[in-house]
Amino acid sequence: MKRRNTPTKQAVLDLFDSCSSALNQEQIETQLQEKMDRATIYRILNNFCEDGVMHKVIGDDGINYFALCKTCCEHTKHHHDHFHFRCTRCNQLICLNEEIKINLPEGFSMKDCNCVITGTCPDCQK
Amino acid sequence: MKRRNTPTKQAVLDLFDSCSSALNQEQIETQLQEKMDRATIYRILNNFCEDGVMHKVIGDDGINYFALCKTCCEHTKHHHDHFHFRCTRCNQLICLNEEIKINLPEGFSMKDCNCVITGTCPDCQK
DNA sequence: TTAAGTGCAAAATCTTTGCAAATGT
DNA sequence: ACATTTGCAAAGATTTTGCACTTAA
Repeated sequence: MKRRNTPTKQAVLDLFDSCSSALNQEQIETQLQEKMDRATIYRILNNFCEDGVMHKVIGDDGINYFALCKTCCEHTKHHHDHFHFRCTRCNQLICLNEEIKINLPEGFSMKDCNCVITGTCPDCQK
Repeated sequence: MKRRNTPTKQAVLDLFDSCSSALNQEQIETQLQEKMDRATIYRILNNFCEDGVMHKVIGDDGINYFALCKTCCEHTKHHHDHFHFRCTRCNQLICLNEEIKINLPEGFSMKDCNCVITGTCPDCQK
């Protein structure tokens, strides 16, 4: 399926570009200038994930957060095996640079990971 | 609020005792001998979490898994900062012994964590 | 022109809540 | 007795789907 460029998608991308943290559907919907349908946002986000533009993290709050693959991925190789941090006060979810290192027991093979640390972020610490 | 001992709760505990992996609502409901209401199961599980008998892990599939705090916690101190592994074939979620070690950047403070590795488990590897 | 994208409403999932009836202590 | 537990139904919350209409290429 060939993707097309639309103002809607661009608006979503621009929002993520201007924002350092991952965002969930609600955050996107409220931060966008123009009102946009829920279903459309989900479809755009899911397409971006399929295309490798974004990756999805499920928070400890059970909500899906999406983040651009810019800071953590190279052009050639995606690696999403980093920790995420969710501040329970401001509800921001941030991609940490720290890679996940784990020695799996015999017989287990790792394909993916979803690791979220919760606590308070520097801004909310004060 | 004082807890009471009921056959229902005991059945849930027995199920977890006979099972090495974490379980979600659906798995519990189908594995229990006697049919039991969804809401009741959720209430029991949530109470157990409050009481420190179990801990809850949200899987990368967005579903809540519950695990007894026996293998990973001491009587005096709970520590749930270990990795979990979800097999994408058999859908089992297993508590790994490996503790999570992370160097958080300046200003962040950690309260909790929810880390799930996905892949295939030894049984499904064959 | 025509396949891809959008908006709206409805459905699908998983979880929680309200309330009356049943039960443990 | 009486506060806790249970079962049922209904409500909530988040995400997906169906379908007709619009739009990019």
